[in-house]
Amino acid sequence: MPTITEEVRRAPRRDAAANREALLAAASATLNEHPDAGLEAIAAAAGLTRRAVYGHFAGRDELIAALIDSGAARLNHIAATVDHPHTPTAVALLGARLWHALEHVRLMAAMAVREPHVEQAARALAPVRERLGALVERGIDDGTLRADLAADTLARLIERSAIAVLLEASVARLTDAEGHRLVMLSVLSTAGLDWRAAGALIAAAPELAFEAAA
Amino acid sequence: MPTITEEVRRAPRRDAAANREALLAAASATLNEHPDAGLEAIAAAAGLTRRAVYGHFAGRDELIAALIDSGAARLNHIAATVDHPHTPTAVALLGARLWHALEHVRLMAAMAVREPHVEQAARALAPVRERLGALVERGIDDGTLRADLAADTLARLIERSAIAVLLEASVARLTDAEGHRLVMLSVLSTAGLDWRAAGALIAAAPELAFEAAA
DNA sequence: GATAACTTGCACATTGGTGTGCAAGTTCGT
DNA sequence: ACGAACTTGCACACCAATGTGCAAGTTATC
Repeated sequence: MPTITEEVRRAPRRDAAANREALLAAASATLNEHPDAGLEAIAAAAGLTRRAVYGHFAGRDELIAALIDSGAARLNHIAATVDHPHTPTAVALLGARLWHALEHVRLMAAMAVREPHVEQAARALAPVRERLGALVERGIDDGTLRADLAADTLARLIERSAIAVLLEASVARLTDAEGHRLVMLSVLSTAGLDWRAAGALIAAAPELAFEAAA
Repeated sequence: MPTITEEVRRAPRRDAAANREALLAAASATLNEHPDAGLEAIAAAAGLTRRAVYGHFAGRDELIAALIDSGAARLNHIAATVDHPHTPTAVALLGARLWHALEHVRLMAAMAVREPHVEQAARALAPVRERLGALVERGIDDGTLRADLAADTLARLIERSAIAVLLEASVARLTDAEGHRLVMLSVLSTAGLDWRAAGALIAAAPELAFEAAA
């Protein structure tokens, strides 16, 4: 008859490995709402006791470190598998794919600013940044992206622009279709396109249609 | 022979009102670097003891509340005094003026996400948001801003875009002139302009020249 | 130069989270 | 059904920060 905190009424135990995953998932969900949530809250959300967390992770920091690594892996995989000969389309596609990983992006964005994890998050996300950097460089070279900014500057701007829209979209409670479109539009705008051109590009490219990324 | 923590060697006391201001200034500077800095650090940066803080503010929260109000006042004043018949120019000008209040923007951006102050920051910044909202609405109506997004959505996007660039610019340690230009370019891009058009607009409008905002 | 205002330097209580130890359960695997 | 693995439920120790109380200093001001 466990009496942890509340919301513990289903099967109290499973396999250990499963519990580790449950902790990571619970941490992701909990920290997305309260970035400073304590271990107590995270453990409870996973259906475990705070004490049990120490059976899987050395402590809070290690839990979050694992979380960052797993989140970054998702985003890095997305960046690695996105490509298109037309650079603006590729960039828009990257933004669109990130929309479908909204939870992860939000978490990474939050952790990348929380003091104990800034450096680790930066290291873990290096692959995405490199991929975007390469894309941007190519786009500037072939004249499909704006030429008035240095490649690395433009890359960071596009990244920030995407994150900003992602965050705003989740605050404004947009539908998936709206968010999907909004991220692409914003990223293309930052990339230098006129708004009509951006809309036309999205309308014309079947890869950018909403269901395409599901 | 005081032995507080360190960096206390100048005149240990002044007027009380002046110390209150010193505390606010120190809090602004300190929290800009470490958003979770303690009262100890803030007081020390102001040349005071933590104990003395309670002579001016009821506690940490009240100090930060005062800080938010004063920062918001600066930004609201900027927004209120910016105007131009050509809407894109007005929006770019707003961005440019914000560049010169970078410290304040950064602080507000940080506090607007820290849990105990989210709501207050939102309330304090309502005037800026209303001003930008009005500008955007006008721009959509007269056809100078993009017409593919709802006015309020576009306004929030432009706001986020400006903040994102402001933060990135201070990370990348840009010069004043570079940051000034970058913010305008980014804001105009989000507003829907082609990058060449944005550059041309900035080059053509004397109000947007770097020294103009000094 | 006296006085009120302000600050210092303790000491102390409080809070909230982290990390450990250990005995007693519960469940998984075989 | 047995043992190993895992979890629970305490009990602590610990830490960093906040907020107070009070006596003793220092400074602006009249």
